[in-house]
Amino acid sequence: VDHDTGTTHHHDDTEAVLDVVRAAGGRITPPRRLLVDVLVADGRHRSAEEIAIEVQRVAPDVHLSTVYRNLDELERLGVVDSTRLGDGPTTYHLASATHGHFLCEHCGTMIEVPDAVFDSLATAAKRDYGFVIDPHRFAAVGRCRDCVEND
Amino acid sequence: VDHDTGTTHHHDDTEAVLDVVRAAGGRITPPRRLLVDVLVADGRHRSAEEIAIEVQRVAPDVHLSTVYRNLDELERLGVVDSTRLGDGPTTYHLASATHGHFLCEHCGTMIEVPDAVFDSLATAAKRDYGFVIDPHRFAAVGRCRDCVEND
DNA sequence: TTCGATGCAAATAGTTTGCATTCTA
DNA sequence: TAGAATGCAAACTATTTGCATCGAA
Repeated sequence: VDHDTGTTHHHDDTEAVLDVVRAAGGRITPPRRLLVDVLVADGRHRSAEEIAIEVQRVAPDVHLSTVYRNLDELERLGVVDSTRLGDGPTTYHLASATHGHFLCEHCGTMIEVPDAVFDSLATAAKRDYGFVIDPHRFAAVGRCRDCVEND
Repeated sequence: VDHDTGTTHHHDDTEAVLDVVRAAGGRITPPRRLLVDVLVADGRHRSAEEIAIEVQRVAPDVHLSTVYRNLDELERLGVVDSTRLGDGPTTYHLASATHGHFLCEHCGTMIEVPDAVFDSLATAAKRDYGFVIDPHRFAAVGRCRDCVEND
C-alpha cells in the first residue's frame, strides 16, 4: 500500500536495524520490532520510559525491563546511541541520527550540533592523550545564548 | 601549632570556603565544616556516599542526606562543581580544582585534562551557537589509549 | 525443539523530601 | 530565640536481575 518512490520509508529503516539484529544472531520479536519502530519514527533523545509508553500504546504488555534490555542490546550492536543529559534519565536515539549535544544547565534546553563542532576537541584529545572521544555519548554542559544574556 | 610559612594550608582553604557560606548568610555547623575539610583534603571526584563515609569517620551521626544538602548548597554558591561520569553517581569536587574530564566507556578510566583542551570547542560553541560551555560539568566520553590499542 | 527473549516481581543504586528536633548566630 | 540546619525515615526515580514461561527460528 506504499506506492511512493524516492521518499524516506520508515519501514525500510526499521528493517535495516532489524537486519543488524539478525546478523548478530538475534531474534525478531514483536516487542523488539515495535521498539525499533518507535526509535525510527521519532528517534531523538527519549528515555527508556518514554519509549516504553510509546510501545505500550500498541502492545500494553511490553514491560519496561524489556525496553531496557533491548536498548542495551541495540546499543551494544551499535545501532543505538545513549546519552546522559544532566540530572535526568539516560536518553536513547538511533545511531544514524548522529550529532553532538549542548545542554543548558540553567533552562535545560538541549541543542543538537553537527559532529564537526567536536572535531577540534577530538583532534586534541587524540593527539595529546590518545583518547578517542565519541560526541554522541555525552552532552557538553553550559549556558545557552538566552540564559547567558537574560539570566 | 602550625609554624610553617609559604606552604599550602588546608585549614586556610577550608576557611575560605566557609567564608563564602558565611557571606551567603549560611551557618557553620560541625557537619558542614567536616564536609568542607574532606573536600579540601582530597577534593577530586568523590561521590556523595564516599564523602559521607569520610565525614562519618569523625562524626558517625552525619547523615547522607545532610551531605547531599550541603553539596547542593555549596554548588549553588559556586565553590563546588559536580560532574556526572558515565553511569555512576554524580561526583563532586572543589571548584578551585578545575579541569576537564575524559571518561573511557570501555574501562571506566577517568583522565583529567587542563581546561585549555576544551578551549577550541568552547570557542566554536560560543561563536556558532552563543553557547558557553563549562568543561567542569561533564565528561567527554570515548576510549582511552589502552582500550583503543588493545580492545 | 532449542535457547534467546519476555513478563513479572523484587532488588538495587542514587537521590530527594517531610517533619520533628537541634543548635548557630 | 528565630529560623537555618540536622537526623531519620520514607518516598521516589532510574535501572538491573532472577526466574519461570514463551515463542522465533
